[in-house]
Amino acid sequence: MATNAMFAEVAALAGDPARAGMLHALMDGRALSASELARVAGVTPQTATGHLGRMTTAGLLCVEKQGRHRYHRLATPAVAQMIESIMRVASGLDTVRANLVVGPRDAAMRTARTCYDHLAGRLGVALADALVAGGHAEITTDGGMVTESGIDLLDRVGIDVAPLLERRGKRRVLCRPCLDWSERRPHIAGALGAELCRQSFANNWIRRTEGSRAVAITPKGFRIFREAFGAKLD
Amino acid sequence: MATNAMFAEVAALAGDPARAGMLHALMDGRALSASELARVAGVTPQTATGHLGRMTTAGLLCVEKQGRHRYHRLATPAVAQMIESIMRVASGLDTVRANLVVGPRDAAMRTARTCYDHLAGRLGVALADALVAGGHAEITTDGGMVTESGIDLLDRVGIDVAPLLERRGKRRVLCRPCLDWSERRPHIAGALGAELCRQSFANNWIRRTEGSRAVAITPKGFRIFREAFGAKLD
DNA sequence: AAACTACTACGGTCGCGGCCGAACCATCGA
DNA sequence: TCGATGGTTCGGCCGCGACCGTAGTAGTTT
Repeated sequence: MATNAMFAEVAALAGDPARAGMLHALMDGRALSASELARVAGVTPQTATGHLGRMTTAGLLCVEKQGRHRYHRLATPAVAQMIESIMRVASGLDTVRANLVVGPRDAAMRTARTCYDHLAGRLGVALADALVAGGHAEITTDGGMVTESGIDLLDRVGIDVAPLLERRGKRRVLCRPCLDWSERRPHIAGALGAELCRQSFANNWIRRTEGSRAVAITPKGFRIFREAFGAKLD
Repeated sequence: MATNAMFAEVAALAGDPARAGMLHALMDGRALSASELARVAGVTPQTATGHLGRMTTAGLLCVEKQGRHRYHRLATPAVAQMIESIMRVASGLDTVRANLVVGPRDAAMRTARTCYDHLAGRLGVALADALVAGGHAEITTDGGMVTESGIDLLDRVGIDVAPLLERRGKRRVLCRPCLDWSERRPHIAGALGAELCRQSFANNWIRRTEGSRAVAITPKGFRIFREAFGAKLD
């Protein structure tokens, strides 16, 4: 069974502290340079290069050259999901629910940040809560879906769900729960989560903060999230 | 960020070939003894003990003493999902789709087996295909759901979906796609998958084969799967 | 052209951890 | 009480791999 060796290989790659740090840093879906990743991992660039090379050949990462920079990012959404699932087990949610203060200590990060291709942090959780509370979506541990009223709501704020539905070939299953790191609560990932994030950037509801996964909510976004979505933002 | 260390710890545990073999063996959801696990991992009992102890304290496994035997099994469904997601990345489905002959070489295993708490192998895939083809269910990479006609169908064969719906508090999202190892195709896991498996055992549609994850399809089950579900079994 | 930066390749050190042999504990059957 | 079996603990061996220093290669700037 050759797959067993491959399995161990992949898991072992994620099992080194330095590489784990890099993978975490890449969870916002952006591509980072080798030296940035070296810094977050706390190793020298030459060590980082070795790690990045191994993860790339294993199919965890992919690179794009741009001038004298080489940007690395997660190769596929499957990799991001794998990291999520490992985080879920590592957080020990199902066993000892320790009330530790964990997650990004940066306040901005706690408020709102990107998680691979969707929104996380208090904003992500608040949006998920609001959609569920308003009957616009339903979320279980296995998956989630958008209701008719949810489709209407998204349509009103300028997010057309139809192309997502088309592309999926099916009808209404659009979202995937993703356990938030700091809040320990599920938020909305999947096709809907990605589109929601994309549109939020496009409509200037949120803005990237330089050099961080954290995002800032603009006044306009604040209003939209609160009034249209009914999200409880403090 | 203490969680980074925990993440690496968990991933590293899964990243050792011997432990990976044990985890795979436990994917059928049953509890196995230490010596059985030592055998599948290809190590001596004392080495296995060390591995099992580490995985248990890390929350990956849990043990139940029974006389002089100590049975080990996956601690939570989250662990099983983590293993699945790692397998998915390791199989490299998204990158190089190598046409290797992989998976359990045992013919019985290929035909039908349990995967943590649901059905896998050709039977699992065939059932998933049949449900989708008949318009009884819809499956995407993010999740799946049962349609009204699917609920009717399940009801006819004696599987009451209502309690699952109740327990979930929501309406129709019941199944989770799980990539099959040998077939490289999604099949039905999640709440529905577990219940389907449970009922198949209860109704004697399938039977465990001694000392293996493989299950045998009974004549009665053969008829039910073919006629009621419309599954294409050879 | 040289100077500078981002990144990579190579060689050597060193410590962690997987592995087994041997001895030790616990449970079951007489 | 005594062996037999399943399981664990201890101690020591050994190899893999993470790490960095040094040196080398592309690309950018002046």
